[in-house]
Amino acid sequence: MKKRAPEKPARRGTYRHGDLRRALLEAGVALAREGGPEAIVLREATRRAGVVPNAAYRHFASRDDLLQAVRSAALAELARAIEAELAKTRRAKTLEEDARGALRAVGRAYLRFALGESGLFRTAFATPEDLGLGPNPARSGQSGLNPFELLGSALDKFVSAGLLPPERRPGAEFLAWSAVHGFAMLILDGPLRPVPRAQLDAIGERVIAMVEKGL
Amino acid sequence: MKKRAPEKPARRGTYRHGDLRRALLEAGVALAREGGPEAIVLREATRRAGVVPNAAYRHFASRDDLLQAVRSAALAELARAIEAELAKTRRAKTLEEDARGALRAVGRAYLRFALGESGLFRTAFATPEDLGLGPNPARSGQSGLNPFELLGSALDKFVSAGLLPPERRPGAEFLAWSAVHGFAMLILDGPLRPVPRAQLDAIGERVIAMVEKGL
DNA sequence: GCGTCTTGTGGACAGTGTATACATATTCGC
DNA sequence: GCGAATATGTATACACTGTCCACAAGACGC
Repeated sequence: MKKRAPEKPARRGTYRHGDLRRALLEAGVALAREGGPEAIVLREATRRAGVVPNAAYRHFASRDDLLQAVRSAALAELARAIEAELAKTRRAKTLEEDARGALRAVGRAYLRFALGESGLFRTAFATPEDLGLGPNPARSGQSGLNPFELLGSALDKFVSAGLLPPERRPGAEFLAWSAVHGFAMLILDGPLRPVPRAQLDAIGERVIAMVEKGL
Repeated sequence: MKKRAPEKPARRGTYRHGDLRRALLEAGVALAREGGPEAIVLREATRRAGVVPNAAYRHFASRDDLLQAVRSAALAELARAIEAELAKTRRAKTLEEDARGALRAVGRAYLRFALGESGLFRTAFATPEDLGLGPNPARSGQSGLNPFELLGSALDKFVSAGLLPPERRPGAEFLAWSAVHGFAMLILDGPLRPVPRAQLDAIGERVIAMVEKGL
């Protein structure tokens, strides 16, 4: 027994965790879901993973690094929610109907996610500390699997249906995205808070309609 | 009741500060201007005011309380920026010209403030801890001195000019506000970051145009 | 088998928000 | 006027955070 280290610390089974990185990431996502970006605190994540605080630094360079990983996961979940909504609205007779249906589906899913998973949503758009470093998680990712591109293909249908002049297509994502995103943010950040939920949904529909008409 | 003469600021012997609340508030605003809401740390504010950390608790119930005060100040500054821009665009021949000019002035001032004073802007819309408590700083304030009402009066002109059906006037602030606010947020939070500034301005104009057309 | 690399541990430090107890300047009741 | 009450700032302390460093325990290549 060369062990001079007193094993008084309750050894929690396996020294090696197996996949600590994933465990920390999942803990971070759970925290974000419950309380937004500021709720994701490194020590709590390690606590939930049953590991000592510093162990996190073997997998993430800093708290902000973990934050960014959670951010990407949150964006992916948003994209999945949008895709699911799109999948439910496939049948359409005319090109125009198809295009309008797709855009409205994206908008509705976006707003529903923002309100229903506000913690994750706010995390997905948390201001990063390291500005402009690495690929932008909101716009990268495999094709069709991020909110930006999903919105883009809906707008492509608008062009195909003759509802949007091709010369106005570039940058159109930003217009549509701005309107819906801003609406969500105004709700979450307070300015629209005293407005009751039912009325909120109605205004949301009008926001989407504004986009359709004003693009 | 003798007014304290502020001839010697930060003098060691001056036990009474004079107007510590204002000093803390100003320090908080300065911090927010430099680094956004998360940069406003209570201890640093007291340090700048030349006072011990706990002194802040005689004037603010918590860090979040100070945060909310700074938030109100930031919103007031935004309102002032909008008013200044409006004052520069008073001459218009037709009602329509006047209405469009006002709306565009509000939008432009809003976006310029968001980009130029990003720290204050982000602070103005920081998610509050205490949800739905007290009057909403973004919508209260003396008449005409908050962004919400300034935008509202611009929209009233739209109705007067016959550009917006009266039945669609209620809630129209939310549509316009959402679009411009969302655009600002997408820039500040990263998703639009790789886009160069000049192109950003162009898209901003298109966002405002979308609002005009789609309301 | 052994040496090396990876991953988790233990302990420490500075910095934060905040509570409690204390001290002093200002104000107020008489 | 003057003493007490109150308002305001100080001193000390605590729990909590992110992060650094040295070290140990398992895994792995040879």
